[in-house]
Amino acid sequence: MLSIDPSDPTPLYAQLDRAIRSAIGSGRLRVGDRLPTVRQMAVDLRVNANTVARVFGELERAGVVETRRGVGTFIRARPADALSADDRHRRLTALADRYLADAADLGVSVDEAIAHLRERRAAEREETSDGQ
Amino acid sequence: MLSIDPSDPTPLYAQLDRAIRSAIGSGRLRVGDRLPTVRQMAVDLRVNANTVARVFGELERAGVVETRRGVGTFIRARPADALSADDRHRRLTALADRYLADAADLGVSVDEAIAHLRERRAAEREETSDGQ
Amino acid sequence: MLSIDPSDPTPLYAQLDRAIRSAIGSGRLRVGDRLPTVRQMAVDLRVNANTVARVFGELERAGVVETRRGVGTFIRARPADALSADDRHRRLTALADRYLADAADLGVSVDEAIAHLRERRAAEREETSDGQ
Amino acid sequence: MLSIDPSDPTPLYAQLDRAIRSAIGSGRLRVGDRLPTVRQMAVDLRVNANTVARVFGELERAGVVETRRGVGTFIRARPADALSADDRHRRLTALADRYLADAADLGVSVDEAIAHLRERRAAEREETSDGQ
DNA sequence: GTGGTCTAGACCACG
DNA sequence: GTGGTCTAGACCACA
Repeated sequence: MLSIDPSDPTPLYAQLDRAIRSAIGSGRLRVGDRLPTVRQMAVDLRVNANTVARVFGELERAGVVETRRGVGTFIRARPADALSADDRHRRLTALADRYLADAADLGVSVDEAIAHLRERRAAEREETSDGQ
Repeated sequence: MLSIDPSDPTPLYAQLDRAIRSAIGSGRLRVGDRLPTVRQMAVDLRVNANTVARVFGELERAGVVETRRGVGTFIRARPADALSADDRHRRLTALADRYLADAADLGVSVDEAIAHLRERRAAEREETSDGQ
Repeated sequence: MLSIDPSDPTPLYAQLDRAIRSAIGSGRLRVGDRLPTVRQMAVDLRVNANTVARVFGELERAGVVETRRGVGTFIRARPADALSADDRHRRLTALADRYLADAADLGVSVDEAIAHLRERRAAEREETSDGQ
Repeated sequence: MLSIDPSDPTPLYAQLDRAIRSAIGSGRLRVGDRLPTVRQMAVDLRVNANTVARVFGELERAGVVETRRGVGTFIRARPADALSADDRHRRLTALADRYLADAADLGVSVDEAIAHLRERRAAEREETSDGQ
C-alpha cells in the first residue's frame, strides 16, 4: 500500500511521511485505523525500524496520529481538518503552480500535464480495485 | 530561470542537476548555449559555489555539458540524449504523484486537484493575454 | 489524590513511584494506611494494572510498603525513612529548577515567576476562605 | 552551561530540549547566537551525537533554531515571542500550579516553595557572575 | 569541518 | 508484542 523508492534522492523518512499523510488525506487510511507496527512496516518497506519510528514520532507530534503505549499507532485526524478553506486553497495553488512549473521544465505543456494526471487517476483506481 | 527550494528535503545538488537537465530536455537550453558561471549561478541560487561546481562536474562527466577553460560551460548534448521520452514520462509521473500526494494531504481529491489545475491554466492564459 | 500526567515524557512508573513516596514523605499517607488496590488505582489513574503492580512491587522490595496477601497493601515505612530531609531538599530543587526552566521558555524571568507564585498563593487563600 | 542528569528518568532529549529553550528564554542564549556543534555538545554532555542532532532537528522544526547547512545551528527566535500575553499567562499559571502541587506532595508549603525559589535565584546569579 | 540520514542492535516502558 | 530511547558508527550533503 505504501511504497518507498530508495533510489529517489528524497530522504526515506520524508517519502514515508508524505505517503502516510497522502493515504490519510485520500481516505485509504481512516480515522481510528491502526497503522502496521513499526517493525512490520520496516520489514515491508525494507527500511530500518528506527526510520519508521522517527516518522511515527513526527506524525504524533503533528497530531496526525496517536500512539497508545504498548498497543499501537492509530490515525487520529485528517491533517487537513485543521486548515481553513482559505488556507487550503492557497496551499493547493502553491502545489499546482509548482507542479506546472516543474512540468514546464520538462518541456511539458499545461494541457499535457493535466492529461498525465488523468492517467495517474486511472492507474490509482485500478490499483484500488485490485486491492478490494 | 532555474530555481532551488532550500526547504525541500531533496538535496540541493539533486535539485540543480534535475533543473539543468530538464531545461535542456525541454529546449529552454539548447546545444551550444553557455551556462552562467559557477559563481554567478551560486549567487543567483543562493547556494555555495562548490555545490554548483560539483553539479557542473557531474554533468560534464555525463557528457551533458562541456567546459572550455577560461571561456565557460556549454551545453553539449542534444535534448534527445539528455532526456529520452521514457525518462521524460517517468519524471512526469513522479511529479504528478507528488502533486497528488500533497494534495491528498490537504484533503483534496484527485478530481479536485485536476479541476484546480484547470483553474490555474485559465488564470495563466488571462495573465498572458493581459501582458500582450 | 495521586496524579499522573501522560503527556509528561517521564515514564508513568517513575511518576507513580515518586507520587507515592512524596505522599508518604509529606504525611498525606501514614504508616499503616492502606493503599487502594492495584486495579482500583489503575482505573483511577487510567494506567495499566501491570504498571501499578510493578510500582507496588518495587516499593515493597524497598521496604516502603508491605503487601498482606488477600488483605491489601499498607504503608510500612515512617516518613523519615522514606524521605530524608536531604532527599526532600534535592527533590524540591529539581521541581524548582523545572519550573524556572519552563517559565524561562515562556520568556518569564525568575523574578516574574516568583511574583506569579505569590499571586497564586493569594488566589488559593481566597478560594479557601470562600469555601469555609 | 547546559547540563543533563543521566540518572533523571526524564529522557535525555527532553532534558536537553528544555535546557536549550530555557537558556534562550532567560537570555543566556540570544537571537543569532551560534550553538555549539552537535558533536561538541555531545562530548560535553556525554551523550550520543544522534541524541543532540535529534533535539536540534526538533527545535528547527519548531522554529526555535535555524540550521545553516554546513555552517552551524543558530538561535532564531525566542520561542515565547509567538505567544500572546494571554496565552503566556495561562501557561505560566499551569506551570505554577503544577509546581505548587508537586511541592505540596513533598509536604512543602507554598511559602516554603517560594522561599526555595529565591534560593535558586541566588544560586543562578552566583553561577552567572562566576561565568563572567 | 558543519549538520543530516540511515543502519544495526541493545534495552526500557507499557499492555 | 507494542512503541520509545539510546548508542555506535557509517556515509552523505554542504561550506
